Amino acid sequence: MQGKSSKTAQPDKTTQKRAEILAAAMDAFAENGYHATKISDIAQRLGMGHGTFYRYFENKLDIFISVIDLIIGKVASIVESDYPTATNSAGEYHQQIIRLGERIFEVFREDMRFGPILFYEALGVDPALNARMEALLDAIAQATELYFINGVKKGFLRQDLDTLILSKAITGVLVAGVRDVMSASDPEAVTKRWSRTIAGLMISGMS
Amino acid sequence: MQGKSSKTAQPDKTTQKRAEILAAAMDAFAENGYHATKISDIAQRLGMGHGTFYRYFENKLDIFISVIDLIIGKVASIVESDYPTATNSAGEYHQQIIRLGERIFEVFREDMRFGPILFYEALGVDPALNARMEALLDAIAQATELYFINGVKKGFLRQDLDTLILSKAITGVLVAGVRDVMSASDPEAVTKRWSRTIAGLMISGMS
Amino acid sequence: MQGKSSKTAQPDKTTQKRAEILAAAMDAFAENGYHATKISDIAQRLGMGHGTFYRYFENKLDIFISVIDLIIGKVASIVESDYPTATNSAGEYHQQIIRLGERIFEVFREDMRFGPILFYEALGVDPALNARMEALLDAIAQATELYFINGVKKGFLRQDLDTLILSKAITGVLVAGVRDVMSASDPEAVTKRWSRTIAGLMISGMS
Amino acid sequence: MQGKSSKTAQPDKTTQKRAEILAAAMDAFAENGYHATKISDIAQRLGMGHGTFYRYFENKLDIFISVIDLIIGKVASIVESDYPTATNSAGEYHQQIIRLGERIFEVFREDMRFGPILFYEALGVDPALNARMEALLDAIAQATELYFINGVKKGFLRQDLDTLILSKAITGVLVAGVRDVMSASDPEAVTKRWSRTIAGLMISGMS
DNA sequence: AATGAATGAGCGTTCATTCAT
DNA sequence: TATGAATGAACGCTCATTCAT
Repeated sequence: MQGKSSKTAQPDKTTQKRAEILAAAMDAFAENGYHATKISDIAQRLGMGHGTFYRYFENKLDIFISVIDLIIGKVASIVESDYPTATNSAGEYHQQIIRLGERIFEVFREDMRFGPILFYEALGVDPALNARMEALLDAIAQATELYFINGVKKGFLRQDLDTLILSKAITGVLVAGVRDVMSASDPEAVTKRWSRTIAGLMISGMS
Repeated sequence: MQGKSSKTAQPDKTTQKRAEILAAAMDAFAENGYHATKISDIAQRLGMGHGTFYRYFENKLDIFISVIDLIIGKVASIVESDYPTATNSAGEYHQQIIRLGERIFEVFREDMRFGPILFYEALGVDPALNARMEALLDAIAQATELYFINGVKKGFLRQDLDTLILSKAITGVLVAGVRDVMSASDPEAVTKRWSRTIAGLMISGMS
Repeated sequence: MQGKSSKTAQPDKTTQKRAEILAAAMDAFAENGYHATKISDIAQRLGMGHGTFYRYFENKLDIFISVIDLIIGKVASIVESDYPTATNSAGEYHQQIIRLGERIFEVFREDMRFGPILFYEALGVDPALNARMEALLDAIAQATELYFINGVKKGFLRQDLDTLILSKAITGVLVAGVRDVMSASDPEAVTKRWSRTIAGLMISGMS
Repeated sequence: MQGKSSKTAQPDKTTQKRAEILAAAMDAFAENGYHATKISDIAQRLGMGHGTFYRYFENKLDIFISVIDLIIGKVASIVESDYPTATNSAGEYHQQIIRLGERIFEVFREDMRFGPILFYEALGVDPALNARMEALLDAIAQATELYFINGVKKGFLRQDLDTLILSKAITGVLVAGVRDVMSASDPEAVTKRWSRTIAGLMISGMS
């Protein structure tokens, strides 16, 4: 039904090869970092000539940005897909917030390369990438702030909350949590502890 | 008196020169990052030959580690110097915690190079440095935990607090705060907002 | 009738395709020079795959030589087709010489790619090509010398003429003229001035 | 008397090394051409590391331009140093012109690398170099034209001379002569023949 | 016959490090 | 002790050429 109609090689093939290279690059970057990874390393992982790399990516920075964007995209899609819906009880409200955090944790637990790349390798490589990282954190913070603004309106939260700062603070907590979970020997259990702690902190502080 | 005593050299002179080079290196690393900074750049800032560099530091990584250690040391000294003293009232107790945070903020505001170097350039350069960063965060977290353990004992804080996770979470908040303040146009005002927000969050959560 | 006669293929088709590729290559070489022209550039101008190129030409140097040969051939055919015929008057004789020059000018004016390729790109690519260029200039010179030898015999020209050197000198004038005309804003007018100047120089020198 | 006063290495040393490298580069370019010459080839000729090259020249094109400029400079200095002085007889006048030509011949005979580099390798490498070559030829032509203008004024030459075109034509003759002499087995004798032929052509044409 | 994906030789350039002075 | 000239390992990237389809 599809046939070999297209004149230029099937775009599927190209797309798939790009994906393969991207995957190999992620492995390499996660293991050795941006600067210590050579294009030929990536090629070697796939058993292909290193010249082939340049048929699919502009240059080394290009593929690194692609890797970062892929990771950021995954996280961002979680964040963006989870808008604060109307809730009637404080309990329901808190659950929403907790679920958002847990989903973000999940993304990083699902692919253990994400953490190292995003938290160790992405920074200091290129100003544009630094900006992209900031943008991601801002996006998470903004999404979180929506919940807080909503909560203040509904009366679930204190009226004098500095929602902007608070959202950034919570984002910082999330980042710390993800990093901690990544390096834990029993990630699942640690994730639970973080969830509970975050919930407790947000709901009633430490008192 | 001066004569040929040069064999042992004046350790002061050596120490001072090291400090000068370190300072120049900090400027360079803060401005351009680790990989984009050349040894000759550092030497040039001091008007000295770049061969001289190697009389005071082993190699490039050596001085970068020294820079990082210097920064980490400043932060750590703040943290370590501020043991939780006996307090009798919850108010006094909270003030202690807030003051710790403010002092850390101060370190980064006093020297604007610390932030960029620590948060953007220090990572992804060398595994040993990554570990050192983790260690710093751990140290801050551990110090903070002391407060929490103390608070739990004294009865100021909830008995079911997961002090370990909580301390890491608060450390994450601190990091987020420092980063935010560093990039703010009015750092002083923003610092205030962070202080209040952190205090509020810790004392009574968001409710 | 068509059937499986493909083994011998239509030589016409092959010849025509070769010509097309050659034309595209000339454009490319004239615009960007030999080293800056990629095989894929040539293919792209024809909308064909660059692998196809190798079905019609051995390699990059092969087609460049073909281009040069084509140009040289055009010039040489002019030169060779114009043998010094018997002339009875000095006037007729001079006209012959002038006409030869004008025809050569014409070849380069007709196809503006010839000049840049022959005078800027052909040299320094390959020893064999350098030799071919020399051969062309020699051929022109030799043809010209025939006129001079003829003129000496007939008594139109000085008996002590060094016809070999003179023919090379006149060839040099021609080359200079072609280059000058190529870059002139009003080629036609400039051509006229060259014709007159060459004629004057040859007939009576500068006195 | 000079001492080792200068802080940075003697500029003499640097200048000399630059000259050495330039000389080696000239050899290499003359033998193999621009594109076939590798930086490491040049370094190897001097028994030095190829990294050293970059302490003295920006890059490959830089040194090639330097080589070309050196050659052009030699030729240009000949041309510029030889202004048409006041002459009273036509004989004296013609001698001046002939001497100019002979001096140019001499430059290329003195250093046999000049010809191949200037006439074969300099073109088609870089637009800027093409322009420089044109400029050189223009300079020679302009200098020559001064003689002609002077000759016309003094009445030695025809009043209707197209001095501009004529100067370019004579420059073309010179170039052809230099090329011919370069490849001759007995350059000295051939040079003589060219001198006489050029003189004859200019004085009385071929008649 | 036509294609274009794959290849890898090849080269320019950088810069941390050494060491003779 | 200070210097900076010299070094060469290292790597990103290009593109002519091949060949399976």
